[in-house]
Amino acid sequence: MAAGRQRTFDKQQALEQAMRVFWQKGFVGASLADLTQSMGINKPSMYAAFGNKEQLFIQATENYMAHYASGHARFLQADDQPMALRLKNFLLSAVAAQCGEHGPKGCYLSVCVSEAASLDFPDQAHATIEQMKNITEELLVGFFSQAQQKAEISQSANVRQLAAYYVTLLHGTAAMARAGKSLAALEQTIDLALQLIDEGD
Amino acid sequence: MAAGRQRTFDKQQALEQAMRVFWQKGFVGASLADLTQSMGINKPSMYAAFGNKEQLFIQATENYMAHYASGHARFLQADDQPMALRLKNFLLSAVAAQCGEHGPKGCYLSVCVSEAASLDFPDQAHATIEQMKNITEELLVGFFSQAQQKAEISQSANVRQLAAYYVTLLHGTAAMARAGKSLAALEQTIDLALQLIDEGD
DNA sequence: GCAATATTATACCGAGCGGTATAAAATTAA
DNA sequence: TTAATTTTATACCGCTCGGTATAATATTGC
Repeated sequence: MAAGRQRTFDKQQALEQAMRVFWQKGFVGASLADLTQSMGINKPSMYAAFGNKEQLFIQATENYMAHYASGHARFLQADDQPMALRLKNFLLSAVAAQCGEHGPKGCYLSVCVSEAASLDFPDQAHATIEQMKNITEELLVGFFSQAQQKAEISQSANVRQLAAYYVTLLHGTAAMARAGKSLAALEQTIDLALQLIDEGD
Repeated sequence: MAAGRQRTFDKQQALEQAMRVFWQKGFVGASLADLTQSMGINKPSMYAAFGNKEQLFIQATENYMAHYASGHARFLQADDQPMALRLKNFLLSAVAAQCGEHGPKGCYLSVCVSEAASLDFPDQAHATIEQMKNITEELLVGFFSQAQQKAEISQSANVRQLAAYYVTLLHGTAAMARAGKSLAALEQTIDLALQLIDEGD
């Protein structure tokens, strides 16, 4: 076993708290005092465990993707259900999360993408956001392509266009959730948007 | 005429530049150095003309609403055109602006609403954002109500729900525009979203 | 010209920022 | 027990933040 005093905090638990602070306040808005206080540690411990603020942000972002964002995808893969229902459950799961089910209101990635566009954003952090911001659209492209192969949607449908449409909608609901809209209201918006699949070509 | 040295800069022009900085960087991200440099003045001149950073932000926000956001509404009021076309032109005008036609990419209000949710946002600035964030939805409620009276849409349609849907969509396109999506791609998303009106009940 | 007034530019203030030096405390290997 | 090692806590660093005191510069009414 490694010599030396052993750390008295759980690294994963501290990362989770840092993620929540970034989620609420963004990268620039989250000060080291905010972060370390929520993490329950002091600054040297943070620097020893995570490197610096930017590296902490990158790891918090990866933690968000791995433990929060990716959880909704399983609804798309429920092969026993009709395609429209799978899509609906995916969207509703995402919107419920945006309304604060398991974290701050809004979407972590939406907040960061908006902030990362404002230049003077650190390079590696910017690259991390750049890498992750397209994942959901690609996920939906795959979903609609598969549905098209199974003839669940029209052969003439533009799958990328459909994917872009629902990703855009989710960024919209994230903004509305952050602004305080209720989950019930956003679910109605989702229902409306699903008419494109139920009734469209 | 008031005695004393007269100011050597145009107040409206300086406000316009401040608005662009807040648009790009948000309230916390925009430093006084950023602001005064873009405005072409120094700090005491800014404080004499606008009060402080928060008051400058409030006036910049009002300037945005008066000279940028409100410009799209005229497309809704073109009474000689069919309702679907008026809505389409409104949405396309807004999306073109989001793609950087006359300012930074994204929507000034979307950025601020996201930031204002993060607490420790100054009180008066928060109240200003709170007051403005519902204006577009109310505008669209009026638009759809009028269309319903003229029997341009179904009597059973939920007007507020429709308005909320298109506002949500616009917040979504704003996020996508800020993330770098092209105007052409976003126009396709708008076309898709307009099927709700062309084909729906 | 002469006060009075308003704007300009410079230089500065306390506070908070991200980050770190230092030394005490705790743990392991020997 | 001792030496080596790692984490802890405190105190501090240089820098930038929002905001301002001060004094020079214009401009007005008289």
